Order: sequence, then C-alpha cells, then structure tokens
Amino acid sequence: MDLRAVRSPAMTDVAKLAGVSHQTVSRVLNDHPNVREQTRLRVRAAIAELGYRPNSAARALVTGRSQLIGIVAQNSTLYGPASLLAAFEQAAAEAGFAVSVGSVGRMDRESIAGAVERHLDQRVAGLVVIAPVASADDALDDMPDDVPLVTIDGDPARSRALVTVDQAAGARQATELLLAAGHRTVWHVSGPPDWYDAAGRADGWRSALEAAGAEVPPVVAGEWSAASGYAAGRMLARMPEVTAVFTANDHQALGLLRALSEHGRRVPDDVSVIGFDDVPEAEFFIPPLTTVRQAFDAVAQAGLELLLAQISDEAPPAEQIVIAPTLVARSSVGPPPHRV
Amino acid sequence: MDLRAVRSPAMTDVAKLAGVSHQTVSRVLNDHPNVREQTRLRVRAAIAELGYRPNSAARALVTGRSQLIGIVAQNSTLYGPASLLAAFEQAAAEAGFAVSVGSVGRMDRESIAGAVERHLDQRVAGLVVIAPVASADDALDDMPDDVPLVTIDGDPARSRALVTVDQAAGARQATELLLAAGHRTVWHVSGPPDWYDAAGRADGWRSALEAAGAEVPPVVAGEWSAASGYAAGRMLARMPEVTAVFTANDHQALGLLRALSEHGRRVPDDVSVIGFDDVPEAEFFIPPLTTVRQAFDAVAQAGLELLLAQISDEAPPAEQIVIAPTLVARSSVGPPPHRV
DNA sequence: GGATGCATTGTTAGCGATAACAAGCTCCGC
DNA sequence: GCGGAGCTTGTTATCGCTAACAATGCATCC
Repeated sequence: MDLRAVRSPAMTDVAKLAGVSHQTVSRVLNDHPNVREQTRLRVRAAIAELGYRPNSAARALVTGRSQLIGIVAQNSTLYGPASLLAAFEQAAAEAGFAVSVGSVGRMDRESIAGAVERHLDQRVAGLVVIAPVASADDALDDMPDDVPLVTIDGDPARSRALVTVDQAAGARQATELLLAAGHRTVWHVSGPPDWYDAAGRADGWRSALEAAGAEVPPVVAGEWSAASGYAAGRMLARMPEVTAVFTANDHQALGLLRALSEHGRRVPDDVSVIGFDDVPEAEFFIPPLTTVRQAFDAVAQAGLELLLAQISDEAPPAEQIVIAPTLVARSSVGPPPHRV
Repeated sequence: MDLRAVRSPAMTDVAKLAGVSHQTVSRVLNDHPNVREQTRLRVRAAIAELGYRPNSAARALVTGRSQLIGIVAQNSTLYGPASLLAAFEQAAAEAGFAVSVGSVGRMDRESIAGAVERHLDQRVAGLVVIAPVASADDALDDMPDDVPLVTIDGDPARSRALVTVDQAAGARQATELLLAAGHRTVWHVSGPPDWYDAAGRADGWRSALEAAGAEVPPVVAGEWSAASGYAAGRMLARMPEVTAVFTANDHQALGLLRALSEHGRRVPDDVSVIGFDDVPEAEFFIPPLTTVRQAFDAVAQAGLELLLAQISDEAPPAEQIVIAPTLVARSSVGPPPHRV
C-alpha cells in the first residue's frame, strides 16, 4: 500500500496496464484509424479501470490549442445577453468544450481588447464575441486572424463569421400588427442608439410605417431599462393622439405600462403596447404583453456551429447567419379607441 | 525576413534578448524575491519589447494547476443565479483569474458531478458551486478534497467553505413590516421546497409570525416563476381575509399582482405585497414593489476571497460567511383595509 | 585569510501529452 | 521466395514552463 497522495493516472500508467506504449493509448484516445480492434479494447479497459482522464494542459501545450471556447460578453443581467450566454454554454458543453467567460464592464475598445487578450493567454480554441455596439467591433479589428472567431450581434459589414437576429423584421411585424389593428400610427421608445439591436428595431419600425404610408412620429429615446420606459410613458400618456407604442424591449414596456396606468390610460383599450424579447414575465404584465421573441438558443447553436467549423478548418471563416424572431400575441394590443 | 507564421515568443526568446537564462525570466514573472533590480528591469523591458505572454498551458502542466476558476451553476436565466454569475466573473477577473462556466440543466447529483469532472479535467485552481438544493450538496460529498472549493447557497451543515445570504432574516424583516403596518397575519407564496433559499424564506416568515403571536396560515406552494405567483394569486384574491402576502421572489409577486388586479383587488389598498430579490424592474411593477435585496456582488466577493485564500493556502478550507439582505420599501405595502 | 552565509544566476530534469519517424509484421503479386 | 505496400506499434523529440539543485560572487566573521 502506498500512502502518498494518489497522483491521478497519466497516459503511461494506462499504457503499462494495457501492455502497450503510451503512444498507442494516445491513438486510441484520438480515434486514430490504425489501431487493432483488440488493442483498442484493451486500452479502453485500462482507461476505465484506472479512471484515467487526459490532462488538457499537456494536450494544449503540445497542440497549441485547448478545448476551451472563450466568450466575451458584457457583464450584465440584461435578459438578452444572459440568455445568450446560458444557451451558449449549453451548446458548447454538448460539443465537449468548456466555456471561459470574460465579461467586461463596458463595451469599449479597451475593455474588449483586454478580455480578448486574457482569453488568448488561455490558448482558447475559439472566441465568441457578443458585440452589440460599434465600439466592440472596433476592438476586433486588430485581432490576430489566426484565431477562430464568431461575432454575435455585430456589424455585418465588418464581421466575418456572424450570427444576428433580424431585429428589423421583428420590429416590422410588431408595427404592422398595430397598424392592422387600426391604429393610424405607432410610436416608438428606442434603445440606446449605439446598439445595433436598438438601431435595427427602430429601422424596422420606421420602414413599416413608411411602407404603410403612416406618419412617422419622432422617436422617444430611451435605453434598455424599465426606468426609461417609465419616463417615456409619463410623456406619452399625456398625449391623447398616442394610441399605439412599440418599445425596444420588454422592460421598457413594463415601465411604460406603469406610467400609462398611473395616468388612467387603459391598455389595450386606450393604448396598445408591444415589447421586444419575450422575457418569461411578459405574460404576467398588466396586461399580458404582446412582444417579439428572439430564439437565443438558435443563435447560440448557430454561433457554435460556425465556430466549430472554423476550428476544424471545415469551413471558410466567413459566413453570416440571420435568425428570424417571432411575434408573440397577447392581450396588450387592441383596436384604437373610438374617436371622440 | 522570415515569412513563416510568427510563433508567439516563448520564455527563452525573452531570456535571449535580456541576456539571462529562461529561469531568471520565470523568476521575474513570478515575483521571486532574489532577483537584482537591474536584471528585473532588463527582463521586463524584453518582455514588453517582444509582447511576450506566458503560456498558461505550460504553466498549468508543470504546476498541476491553472489560473482558471470553475463555476458550476444551474443553466438558468433566473435573476438570482445570473446575477451571481456576473458578479463572480467580475471579481475573478480583477484577481487575474479566468472563469470557466459549467452550467447544468438540472441540479441532480449526476449532472453536477459531470460538470465538476469537466472542470477537474481543465485542472482548475478552484471550484465554486452554486448549490441551492440538497441534491447539489449530495454530489459534492464525493468530491476529491484536494481541490479548493467554495459553496454558495449550500447547506451549512455539509459545506466547509460557504457563502450564504440570510434568507430567513430577510423574510422576517418583510413579515414584520407587514405586521407593523397593522395586518393580522401574512400569507406566503413559497419557492420550490427543495431549495435552501425557499426554505429559509419560509422559515423566516413563519418565525416572525410566531414571534408576534400571529396566526400562521398555510403555505401556498409555488416555484420561482411568475406563473406560479399568478396561480397563487387567483386563489388568494378570492379570500377576503387575505390582506398581506409575502412571495418568495419578485417574479411571483408580479404574477400575484396581476391576479389581484384582475380580481379587482387593489394594491396596497386591499392587499399589501412584498417580494424578494429586488430585480431591476421591481420598481416599475404596478404598484412599485416592496422587496428584499440580496447583495450578489458581496456574495461573489466573499466567495472569491474564501476561494483564493484556499488556493494560496492562507486559510483553512472551512469558513462560512453570511451576507445580510436589506429591505427595500416601496408602495406595495400599506395598512389593511378598514374592517367592514 | 579562509570559512560561512546569503544573494543572485544558471543548469538540468521533468510535467503529460502529440508528432514524426522508424521498425516489425502480414499480405500480396509475380 | 522475395520485394513492396500497408497496417500496427514503438521510440524519440518536443511543446513552454517551474522545481530542485548547483554554481558563482560578494560581504561578513573570527
């Protein structure tokens, strides 16, 4: 009996037990073709018996690449980014990759570059950057181009491999639904203008109005918070001509609903409201919120596929995938009030 | 000119440029004491000139430990876990650690053990497990005990290094506030009973009622979702004797508010409501929600400190930290309606 | 002035895996 | 029966770093 702390078994231990060389063990582990079936089984048995697990650091050292995928995302509890992160981890784990997260406080060039560097230190096999603002793309311009990279929510003109959600299409659907309900026009509470998502949603809204020949009211500038929706709502609630509002996300819609309620304007009787994101709680707003759902898991899945293809050199590093959002109809939308 | 892909510089390159041995470079990098100041500067200059960055895989291989911290958490977009994760990344990054996330679909023994193993493969320096349910603790029982480990939200009786929020204290505060407002008793919509958080909140609620000599109504069992709060609300709304409700989280409170509103019961005039978590939107519920805030960043900070202390052997691996939550008063609480 | 000690630096050996090459074996065709 | 092809396996070098030990120089002490 050896009482020393049991060192976890290495490849040579397996080799000894199976009566082969460590190299043969390596071949079995990496599914090399030219190993006799009988040998393979013997090695497998030895691996199981010892509870051997390969040392990823050693592998990374010699191959120059790890089984790690880095994700750079904004450190936020916003529903969108958080969901995306969760979905991505899930997908990566299924593909046998670990996920290292480098969150940044702000989406400026310096922060992003720092997070990217930290990941490169870890010799990540690939990198996913959630880059919803222009400044994030800036940081990627001076990335070394031998690292597989996929951008989420970035600028189609500047990114190579990219997955985005068609924000404009979602916004168009929302706006069209309101117009179809009989509203003369639709107001919009926007997100921060430097976010691509926000810009896309505003564009979709505007183009739908223009296509329908409806008047385009001024954008009410907000950011993603409920507070900004509330502030917008306090203004809009006092304007009787406002009968339909499309907000850039659900949290804004929540704030808007509260402001409308405080001013005695009923939803959807007096004002119809549509949000964006379909947060789990949207169904329980007062009233239940009609909104646009983004399929975050589809985004994550697509992103991972693009990345893995690059890692294994199966695909050119330039491909762009667009995911379509879907409208979820609930009771916050109705016809405009009867004209008095 | 050499046109081959430029291999990123290694320690020997730095050593050659600085005119020292690679070992001296290593000493400079690891802040060993016995290096002459002048030499240190020369090495630093060479590092800067070459843009040298140490290879973490090589270091991990030889030391048997990486600059990686593993986090095991449930793959969820619940506000609590997501916030905790974000706060933790932030804190770890500041300490120079990368964070690898292993999310699990369900909190059962097998899933957790799997996630832990994947992290051990990566030779993580330490492990943080967010273990809000008993089954998660089970999985940790057969963890090798030479890996630094901190549990968040686990069972004090079974964990060594542990950070928790004093759920019971928060619940007591909430309940006492309602009693002080004049309510004869307080009803409770609970979380899933196998979550420690949920159990702690229920305990605090019950003990506050008992201490005040108030009647203890039956617990309305829910889970964390707004849907369960809504379901509970539809029942409670029909019971005129219910004038105060404490829900186990804010999302449930949202659902409850909607159910009350649908039944024409006004908040806080007819019913007072208190939630738990203080999600950013709580301020914009109808009406603004009184709730209990957990300081997630404090939890993360404390957890990381415990872990780093273990990693550097500065502290015994057994210490428990309890973070106190704070009550955030808003307008969803008022005196009970006048008895008719 | 030689022994002692400390600060500073270099040398060598490995960590655990993969890659490149070499070697043995079997099978085949002529 | 012999050479070559192809399958299977082993040997050796190597990735970039840290640990352990060795070696050097210089100040200090008796």
